[in-house]
Amino acid sequence: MGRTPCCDNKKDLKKGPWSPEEDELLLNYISKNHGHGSWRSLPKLAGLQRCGKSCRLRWTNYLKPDIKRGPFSKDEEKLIIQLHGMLGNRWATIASQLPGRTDNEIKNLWNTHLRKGLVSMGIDPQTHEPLSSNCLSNNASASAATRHMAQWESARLEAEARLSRDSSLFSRVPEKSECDHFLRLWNSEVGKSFRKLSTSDKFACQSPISQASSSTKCGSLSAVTTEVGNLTGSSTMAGNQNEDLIYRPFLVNTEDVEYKPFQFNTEEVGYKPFQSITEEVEFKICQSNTEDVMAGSVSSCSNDLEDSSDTALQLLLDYPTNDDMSFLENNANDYATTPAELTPNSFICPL
DNA sequence: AATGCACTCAACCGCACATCT
DNA sequence: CAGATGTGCGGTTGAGTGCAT
Repeated sequence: MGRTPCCDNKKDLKKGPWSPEEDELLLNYISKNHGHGSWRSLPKLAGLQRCGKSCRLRWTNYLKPDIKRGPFSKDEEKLIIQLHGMLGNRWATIASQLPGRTDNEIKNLWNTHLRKGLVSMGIDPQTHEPLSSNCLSNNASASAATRHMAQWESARLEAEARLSRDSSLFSRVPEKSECDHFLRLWNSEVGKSFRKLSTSDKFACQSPISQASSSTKCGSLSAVTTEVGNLTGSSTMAGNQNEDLIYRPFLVNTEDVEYKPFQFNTEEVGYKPFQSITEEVEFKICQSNTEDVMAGSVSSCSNDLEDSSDTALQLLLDYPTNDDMSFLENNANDYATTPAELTPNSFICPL
């Protein structure tokens, strides 16, 4: 469609850095009017020689009272890397998970610090895969979105595995309060973004799973995970020819889920266990519907599901057990961990 | 002290999507 | 329904700053 930029033909508008006076004018206007209203008309009403776009940017990136200034903490940096691994350059979505931080700030941090850090570790900052890896070239055709999706699914599945391990080892009953983190994440911008990705991504449409489950209302996840563990490794999802593979990440109407805590041999829990686990996983999924995902009340889910979600979040947000993020300390040379140990799987799946 | 270079980050630009008319 | 308008997003730029030579 296209449209003319809001301030192209207004040559008298000021550009460049904002003066304290301009900041004050903008702040005063917004506080007096309990909001910015229409950005286009704001400059005139506020007495600013700026275009509305410039005002909005100044407000959202600098003047908004809830903006957290100052350097990023280690935890924030870790979270950004993890989220970038799953979401790619969706700065706004990433920013939504870091209260007080703006997308611009995060983007700058990424471009100036984090990306270089990953490169110095031999990790491709776009794919989060080792730069020199053979599988990288094999997977060259796989979209970043596919990899991100695979990481999500991998994390979720490993969370389930961990849940199962934990429950069988410790019979731990989770606190209610710690159950819904993943659901919150899922219902947040991150999950929303991912759902968009999973429904729009070509891979998702072409995958045997989605084809199968789009034509079948009910399916079993028992085979779901078989290849997922390899997704970030040497195989691609699109290349999976396993007819039994049913891959429909997250496309579950929780109200219709009958979730049985799966049981498996805990000795098999490790890095490989998905093939083993999944043979014993049983849950029945009816009426997969992307838009309905997690839309149902959380309370309708069993505790097991919630616990799984909690664990998934932990896996998503936990760092490798060695927690070796020394490049954040500005010295990549001190980095002892080899790139191979720092594949996305190890980032999100510290089993 | 002067110069050059690298780095940071605020701001701009163009595009895409949502909403309005 | 089509076009206009508003807004958000991601990529890029360039002024300011600090450090090395």
